[in-house]
Amino acid sequence: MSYSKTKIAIVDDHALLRHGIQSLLQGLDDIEVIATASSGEEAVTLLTTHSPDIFLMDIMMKGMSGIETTRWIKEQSPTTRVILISSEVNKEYIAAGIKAGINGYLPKDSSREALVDSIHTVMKGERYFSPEVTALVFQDFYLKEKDGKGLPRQKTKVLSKREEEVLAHIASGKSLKETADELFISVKTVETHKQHIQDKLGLKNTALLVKYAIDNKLI
Amino acid sequence: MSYSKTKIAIVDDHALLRHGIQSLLQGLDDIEVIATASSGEEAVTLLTTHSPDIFLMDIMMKGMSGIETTRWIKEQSPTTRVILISSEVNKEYIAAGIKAGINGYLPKDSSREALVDSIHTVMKGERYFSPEVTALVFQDFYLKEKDGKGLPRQKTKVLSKREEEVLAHIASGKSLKETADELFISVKTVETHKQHIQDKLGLKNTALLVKYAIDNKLI
DNA sequence: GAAAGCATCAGGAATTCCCTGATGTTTTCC
DNA sequence: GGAAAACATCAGGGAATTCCTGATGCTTTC
Repeated sequence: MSYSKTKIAIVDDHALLRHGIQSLLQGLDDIEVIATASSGEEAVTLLTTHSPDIFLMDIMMKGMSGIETTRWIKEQSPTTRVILISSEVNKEYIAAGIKAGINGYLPKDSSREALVDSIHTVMKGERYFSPEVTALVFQDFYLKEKDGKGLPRQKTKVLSKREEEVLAHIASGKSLKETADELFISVKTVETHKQHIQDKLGLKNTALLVKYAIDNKLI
Repeated sequence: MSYSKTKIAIVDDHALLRHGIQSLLQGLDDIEVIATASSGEEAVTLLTTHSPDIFLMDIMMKGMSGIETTRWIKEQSPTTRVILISSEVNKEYIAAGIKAGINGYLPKDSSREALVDSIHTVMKGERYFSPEVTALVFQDFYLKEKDGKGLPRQKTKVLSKREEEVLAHIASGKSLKETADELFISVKTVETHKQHIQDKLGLKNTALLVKYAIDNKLI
């Protein structure tokens, strides 16, 4: 029987991880890495030039994030599968990912077996989530149902485009004034954005904000 | 001629990267990955149980950092080689690494060739630094020599004990008030310390101060 | 034993922080 | 398709911090 291998594209801004995953997938008879990209922007191009079956993509990337890129991909080609790779199992990322239409979510500390499993699973049209992710989602589901609509719903924790810009400026050491000038808005608006960011992420002050930005590779 | 392969241990808290590097090193006739560890603590154990020739170790790890672990390893066994892997080419990391006695420094976006090259180089007893790292270090050297003794000497960049305490507090997100209370001094004194720190290190504001603290693993 | 650094504190003006509140637009959801 | 939520923009005002200068006593260093 003649069939073609599953075509994989790997997207990550770290070459070593990119090549590492590629190596892990070598020698398998039904999987083939046909392309790699170092950014979301490149990935979008890859979609038309190589039409992979599955994108294995880091969620945290400079420039377009994995989530944004997924939205792009799904808009252009809803049947293309996307598996996001993340270094942390984070409720908000998972939620944003599901909303963007991902087919799988894989922690970075997964085994080769889990990686291959995830590819096989999403190729069958199913979704793949690691046990940790599943546990987290189910626990969250349980908690939400338990206290129902009585308690105030948790606010969104996904930053808007503008908020991310402001965050990047401030965390890079720009003052509010400098940030305002560079973004052509008033200082007051920058203040508000900064406040919203801190509220959304639960960060008490600038120091913690910078720490967050660094931890999440936003600068 | 009978000779043994170079024994490599890989240390990284991300399994995917760990296995990725391992895959990249497979099939080489003079290199063998004999062990992997997911933390600095494990690496120290590995040293006695497996006595590898070279540690390939991520600089950024939860718990013991790559630098700290290197110090440990070099104390126990000075002939064991250590190559640090970092996602960014950072002056302070490199300096701290050299001080700790690393044999090589490899950016995460290196090619497979560079990886293998680094292993061969350090096994010859030489140090391996990527072109970017070399460029950075030489530029720094040049700048230091250029302005000699004619210009006002750069102020000391060594923080006092107290200043480091204050820095750690502030960079961890403590307010001036909180810091003052915990150190049993007035807010004004904390302000002064903070100012001195910024002056010494040439940091314009809190954001840059936090970045410095994180870059230098002071928190 | 003078000079430099260290640790402590103060005054005061500029800036930032943090809260509330507002308006118009866009997105999302049922 | 219309209500609700999120987004982007701005303002007022009190509190906190930043960023200068300057001061005092104590320790370290050459």
